[in-house]
Amino acid sequence: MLNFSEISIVHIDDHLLFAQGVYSLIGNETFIQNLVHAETLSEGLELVKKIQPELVLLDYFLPDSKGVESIQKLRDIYPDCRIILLTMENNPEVMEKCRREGAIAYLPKSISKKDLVEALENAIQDIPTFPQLSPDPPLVSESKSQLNILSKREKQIANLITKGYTSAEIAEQLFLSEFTVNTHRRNLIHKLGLKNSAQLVAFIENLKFKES
Amino acid sequence: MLNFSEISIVHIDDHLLFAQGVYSLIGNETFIQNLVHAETLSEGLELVKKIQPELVLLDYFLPDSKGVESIQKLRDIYPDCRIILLTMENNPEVMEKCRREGAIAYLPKSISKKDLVEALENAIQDIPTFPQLSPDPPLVSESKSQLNILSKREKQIANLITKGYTSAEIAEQLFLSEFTVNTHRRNLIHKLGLKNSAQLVAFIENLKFKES
DNA sequence: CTCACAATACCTAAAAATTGGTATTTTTCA
DNA sequence: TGAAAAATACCAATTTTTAGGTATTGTGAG
Repeated sequence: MLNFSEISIVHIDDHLLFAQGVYSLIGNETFIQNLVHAETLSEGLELVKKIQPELVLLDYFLPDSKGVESIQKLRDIYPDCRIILLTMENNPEVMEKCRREGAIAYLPKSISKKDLVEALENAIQDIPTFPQLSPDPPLVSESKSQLNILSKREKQIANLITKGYTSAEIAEQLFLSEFTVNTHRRNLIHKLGLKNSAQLVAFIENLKFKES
Repeated sequence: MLNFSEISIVHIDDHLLFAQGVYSLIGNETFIQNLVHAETLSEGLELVKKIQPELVLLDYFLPDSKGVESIQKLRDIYPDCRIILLTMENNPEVMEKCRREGAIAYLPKSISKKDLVEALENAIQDIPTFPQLSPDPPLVSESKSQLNILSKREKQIANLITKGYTSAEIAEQLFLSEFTVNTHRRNLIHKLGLKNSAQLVAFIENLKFKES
């Protein structure tokens, strides 16, 4: 059995039900003294400043902050806390980025209670947890003939644009420079003979239906 | 207080932690007799066949099945169960699709415990729950009702945005001030719960397809 | 009649997209 | 092994969109 004093945890996640679920699952663990929840990063930052928790559980996308920025901001105000990502993004590149920013663990929300508790216990002892992830399947299948003039990367970026991500957000997700994403964006519009991103989205959406 | 006999629920979701969270949140509700969990659709189908539950809680994306296919397969083996989507996809188009396939509710995972229990209670009484849509939805032409929250002018401008016109161009065509067009653009995005014009275009294009 | 909503318009600041370049590295394949 | 294509990255200037407001006028339903 492990022997460490009781700890405090701040959980920052805008998915209320998930947060409540986490709370009722691990809230009773003996080593946890205090588990508080915040919906936004700014809310979370205040809690962290006040409580100075040993652990922070952090969702990757938050309404007021995204991705590694959240890690940096947490580090800025309280460098001693161990940051555990707890997120839907099962992207190895994203995970790698988080590791570089100093997170101590990166856990998919599909984790079991047992593994979660284990990762928490490890984190307290400064043992990192970075599982092997299988990357997401490509969002655009190769069969969409009209898209075949586009490269793989271009298709990927076209889809993210369609979902409403900005170039900066896409760059972050794909671990690219924003310049690169904008170059791809330009090439996409040009290759398809379109005028702007609105037409690009309309074009892609139409293809999805025609071939479904 | 509602008065219905105790019910069985099958929850199909590959996010274990979330499932466990749901279980510990609502497992003690008096009206729930039995709450069992499956990680995959095929596993879930067997449970449904065996248990014949009143409710099925269903994640939209599963390792062995995705989206509306899961709904269809559930219907195939046990048409009487009420299917409640419980998913990260807070996408109006996806929700619409699920409603058409006969789901009785579509709940984001960010839902609170209170709202979840409410939706479950409603579902048992065959009252659907589709957030951000009209409370008692007509069974015909729902897609129109989604556009009906928009005013005439807003629809008109939404269509022009979809065609790739800029605000300035739209203003010129409609003899409006560019300020006005931008105000409409803002209201459109806000009314439909979207993030930006790219999502607006995707939304409108989807609706067009559904009506054809 | 009045109250809510639609439609219009204005302002500013900031963020994002677009345009028009260039240029290096990496990958693919003939 | 070369050449082509793809992917990456950078710079600067401009346009467009987004976000925070406010405010006036018209219009239809209760």
